[in-house]
Amino acid sequence: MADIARKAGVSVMTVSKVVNNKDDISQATRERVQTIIEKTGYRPSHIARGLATNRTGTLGVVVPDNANPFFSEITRAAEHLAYAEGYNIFLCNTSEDAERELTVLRSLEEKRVDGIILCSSRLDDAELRAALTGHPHTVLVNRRLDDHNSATVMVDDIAGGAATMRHVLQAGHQVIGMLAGPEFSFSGSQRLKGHRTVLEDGRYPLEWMAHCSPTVQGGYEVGGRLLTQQPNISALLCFNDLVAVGAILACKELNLAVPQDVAVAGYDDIPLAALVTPSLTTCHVPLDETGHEAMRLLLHQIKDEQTAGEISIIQPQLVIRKSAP
Amino acid sequence: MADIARKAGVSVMTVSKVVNNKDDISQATRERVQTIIEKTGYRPSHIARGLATNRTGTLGVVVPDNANPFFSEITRAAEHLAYAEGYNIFLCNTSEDAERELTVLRSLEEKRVDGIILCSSRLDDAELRAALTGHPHTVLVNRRLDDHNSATVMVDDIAGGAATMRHVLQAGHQVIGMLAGPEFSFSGSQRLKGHRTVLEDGRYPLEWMAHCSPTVQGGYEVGGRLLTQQPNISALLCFNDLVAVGAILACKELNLAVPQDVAVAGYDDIPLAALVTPSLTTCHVPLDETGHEAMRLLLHQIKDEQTAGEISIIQPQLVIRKSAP
DNA sequence: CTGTTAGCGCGTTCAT
DNA sequence: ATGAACGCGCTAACAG
Repeated sequence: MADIARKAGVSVMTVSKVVNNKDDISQATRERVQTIIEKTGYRPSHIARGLATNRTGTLGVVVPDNANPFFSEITRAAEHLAYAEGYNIFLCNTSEDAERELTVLRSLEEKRVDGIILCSSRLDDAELRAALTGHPHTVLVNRRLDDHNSATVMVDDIAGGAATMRHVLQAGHQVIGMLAGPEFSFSGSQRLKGHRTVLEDGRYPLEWMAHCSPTVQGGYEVGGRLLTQQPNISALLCFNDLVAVGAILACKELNLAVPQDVAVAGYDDIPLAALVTPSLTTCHVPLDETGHEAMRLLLHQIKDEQTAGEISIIQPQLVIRKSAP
Repeated sequence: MADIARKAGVSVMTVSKVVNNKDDISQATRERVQTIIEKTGYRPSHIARGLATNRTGTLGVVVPDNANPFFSEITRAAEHLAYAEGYNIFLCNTSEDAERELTVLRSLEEKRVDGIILCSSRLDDAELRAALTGHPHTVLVNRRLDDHNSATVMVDDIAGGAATMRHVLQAGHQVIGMLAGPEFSFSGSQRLKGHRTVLEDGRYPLEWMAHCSPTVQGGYEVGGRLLTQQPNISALLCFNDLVAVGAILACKELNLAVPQDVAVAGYDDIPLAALVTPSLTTCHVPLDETGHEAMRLLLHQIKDEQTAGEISIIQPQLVIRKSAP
């Protein structure tokens, strides 16, 4: 910047004002300085600026796994909005590892990001609270933390779970199995709760329910076992679409036709869902909207210094395809 | 840091040395300072450090679309390695837009990243060259730029294209259609070139080839048209797996059984490929290895100040499944 | 082993 | 409309 100043015959201050579009600069010098800047290929150092202003123009997005379509969609939407507002984002994977989650949160703190979006934190309340102090602005996605000033975006999985259960009940199914995903999953428990709300007696037979890892493999293994043990199951509600795909594979192996013998429903509506055979009836989670909303809340929080713990609920929507008509 | 120094009764310099694990500090003071640091929750400012050292500990990863599994896999592998080495990464989407690509490259420059990985750049040679000056270290993925000191990682799509063509020829197919993807795609042209190398006369009838957008929709529409116009096509080589899925849908609609009437091969081996029906014969591109290799080259370049334009070729591998046995 | 001096590149404040 | 002085939090290079 000193270079520019010298070449333009002005002070660094003047250059700074030109770069930042301050209005107390004469048109003449402004243009002269601009020209030199472009000719030189000068790039103002946002890092020096950050030191001076205490704002870095960077945000952190922390997800379990950015290659999981669930999070990559969210990340994309968030990055898109951030870009429009002139922010850059640090992308951090936790790999479902609490230790690593703590580490990246700390490193983002050291990088002095202006705020973070944290998806599906695996930390317990105390750890999370501790890891978040030091971060001026935070948005939590798919995770509640009471008495904390971070904003929150939640997918209404109770409503989604209710919708899938209602659908299979209306189709006349009586014995409805559930592949409920990981035992510790918050989303999983919400979806189960949703299933229950539409049952007459508010409960379901536990022997029709089984936990499984949230993968094709998990759905295949546990689904096969469940269908063998409870042969009169005629509909299967799955934790997510991958589990549903696994369950369908298991059905094929057991010579059960989907949906004639067993109807299968997924959850999330990842791109894959429409493309498998039979195409998946599933609950569409608007990830795009989720990511956009999270970033919107974060920017709003940064701009207005508003620290109210806003909370935004995203509504999923049942999509009826061929696996459970 | 001044706080810490005061509380510990030492100079800021001593604190700095403790933080940076310098070895000319007595065990006693080191521990005393450490204790205070932990009690205080002090976080060294990497941004101030960056100003002083001219190194930020941050890298940029620029991709067309981080929600595309192709790039999200690469990004994950790159981030994984970067994390292990203590770097944070800025993730930037270009949305296939040259303007935006230029913008993010500039903003990364302003953020003073230590290096960047740029995937599938849409810029022409001159633009790219210009956008890269100012970046101390760069790695290009799936893009050549001659006479430039950036490292390069390329997938050997000629070999991959040859492998798929060889496979269907050996299966006895005579009339082999090609859904070649976007006309301007570098990868696409390489794959076509690969197909050609294993043909006897080194060429293929143009009427069996059609360009299409690299999506399910593209494969479905153009695939349907091609099969209608050239009914004796018995095998279809597709630009990527999504196109292949679209082509399979088109076959179903035309009452052509896959693979009995028409064999279909994809490319990339995205997670979807094994899960559709019939499962896709495709060419596996080791994205994980690609991303890892790109980051390895970048870190190596940073560490050794080595500016040789290293180039690393990743070999894809044919995976035979049911769509083209 | 520890502290002092100087400066990284910029923005804020207040004069001119 | 322009500029000088100062400080942001840290480290490199020495000095003690």
